[in-house]
Amino acid sequence: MSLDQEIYRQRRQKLEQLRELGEAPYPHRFERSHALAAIVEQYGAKDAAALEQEKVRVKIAGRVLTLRPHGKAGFAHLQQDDTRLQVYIRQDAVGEHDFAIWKLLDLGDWAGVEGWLFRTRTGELTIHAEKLRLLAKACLPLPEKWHGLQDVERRYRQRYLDLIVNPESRRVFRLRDGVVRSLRAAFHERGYLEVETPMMQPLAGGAAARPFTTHHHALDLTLYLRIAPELYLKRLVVGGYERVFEINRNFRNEGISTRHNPEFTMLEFYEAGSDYRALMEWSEQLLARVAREAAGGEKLQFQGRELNFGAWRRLSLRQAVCEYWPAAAGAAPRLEELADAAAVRRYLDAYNRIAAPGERYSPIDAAQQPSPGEQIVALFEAVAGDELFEPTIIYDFPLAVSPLAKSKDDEPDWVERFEIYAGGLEIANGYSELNDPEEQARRFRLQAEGEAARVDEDYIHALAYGMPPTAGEGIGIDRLVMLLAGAVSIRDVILFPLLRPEGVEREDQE
RNA sequence: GGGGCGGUAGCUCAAUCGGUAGAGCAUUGCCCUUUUAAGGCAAGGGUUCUGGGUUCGAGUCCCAGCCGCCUCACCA
Repeated sequence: MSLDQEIYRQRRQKLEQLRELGEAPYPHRFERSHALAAIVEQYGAKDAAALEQEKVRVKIAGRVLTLRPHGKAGFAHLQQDDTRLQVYIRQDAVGEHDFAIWKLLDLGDWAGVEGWLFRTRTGELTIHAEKLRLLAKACLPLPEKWHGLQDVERRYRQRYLDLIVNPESRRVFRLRDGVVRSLRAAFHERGYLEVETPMMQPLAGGAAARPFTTHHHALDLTLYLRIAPELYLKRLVVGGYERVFEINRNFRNEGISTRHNPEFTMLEFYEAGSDYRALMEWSEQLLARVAREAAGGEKLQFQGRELNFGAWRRLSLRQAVCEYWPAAAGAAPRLEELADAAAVRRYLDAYNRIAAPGERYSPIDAAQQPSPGEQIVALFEAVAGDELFEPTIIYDFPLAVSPLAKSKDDEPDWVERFEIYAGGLEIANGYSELNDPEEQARRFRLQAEGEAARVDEDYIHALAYGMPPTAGEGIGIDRLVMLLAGAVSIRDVILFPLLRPEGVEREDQE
């Protein structure tokens, strides 16, 4: 018998002993007078004399995280949410019956305690117990109290254990709640309507990513999990909701990495009457606000460096290519050269001469990036993307990679689009929305050329009813939380990241 | 999918050149009425991820597989 099984057996046995004491092993309810946090907040500052005089009575519940028995007395720490509070129990105060329950307690059990507040000799706020109940037994042992749970795989697979013993994990998900809360407040204050659009779509549009496929039996219909909510949200703008936002999951059937989880949370929003310039302004304010409200300030530590959401840089995509051009690849391009296809190709070749797989600069396959626009974007991502640590807005993108964005008035091959980078992560993407149905149809057809992709005719149809000038943006919530929480992996900010299941036969062996 | 690294007691980690698999916490028993990584005495606990191979002998070396981490590729 393994130790785990042995402990399980022993602890079930203790439940039997509890029954013999006349106690229900899993009582139905236990009313509390205070949350532990409320006790610390209200009485944490009172000294021993004041507590002695008031003799505050409390009834609380928590998970037993430490046990220090001392013969006919003992101490325990109970944890509830993010708060730990000490309990002092002695046989002459609780009586033999409740003291027998105390002796049956194990680390991890849920206990209910009634008593009064005092301070110990060492000054710690403590509940002097008068009644004790077992509320739920931990039949399996918790990870070690001092080191916590270190094994990253188990932290993800058994997140509940991680949350019990690693306060840092609880901090991250509380911060995540704060981020979403702050964002919602900001959008509602700005007159936005929160909506929910389909996650199961007959056509997966709004981004260029491989979708997950599923099937509806009654309709005998192939459906796709959405890769973006964009085309539905803009239908709502056509419908007359001038400001809409959605915070929800997108699903992309692609590789997994420290920055990519197959399902991730995206905030997308659209406002009529705006253009990309207005959204750049608002985005800077919005992210600074979220940093203040959810992370305690605009200045944060990320990867050992200061990240300041109050200090923004802005440069065009073409400027970024010139500015971050690696010296080893020769003279950096001049801005005006990037208007010339042959020049762009020369710089791409110059770049590839210093690039090597696995190195800082990895090669760019020109065949996969046939147009000058795609080549410039590939160069940008290769030379600048990872370098953009300070919060930076990169604006003006090639039309070739932006089928849903409106062209610039003075440069038809470029669009009014921007991306936001921080900590080396791409966290947002926004643009002035293309609202000419014929131009949109032309771009869809261009995009679908040679591919099996179908065109979302209903979206074109919707635009034909007239969408006012509109700007829209998407912000990756997981990555934003990473920055604000100082997390190095996206899996540290997602409660249950996707892992390969253990001990399950794989379905499609290749 | 490619490359690199890792998987040892319930947890956190050791194990020298290939030579009897250990420690702390946890667990069990006894003592202990202000401790806090409580303490004291004693005890139990191992398919070293899985399967092969080399060897007198494998946690250690070799091969294959599983799972994870990092990285590259993929990724508007």
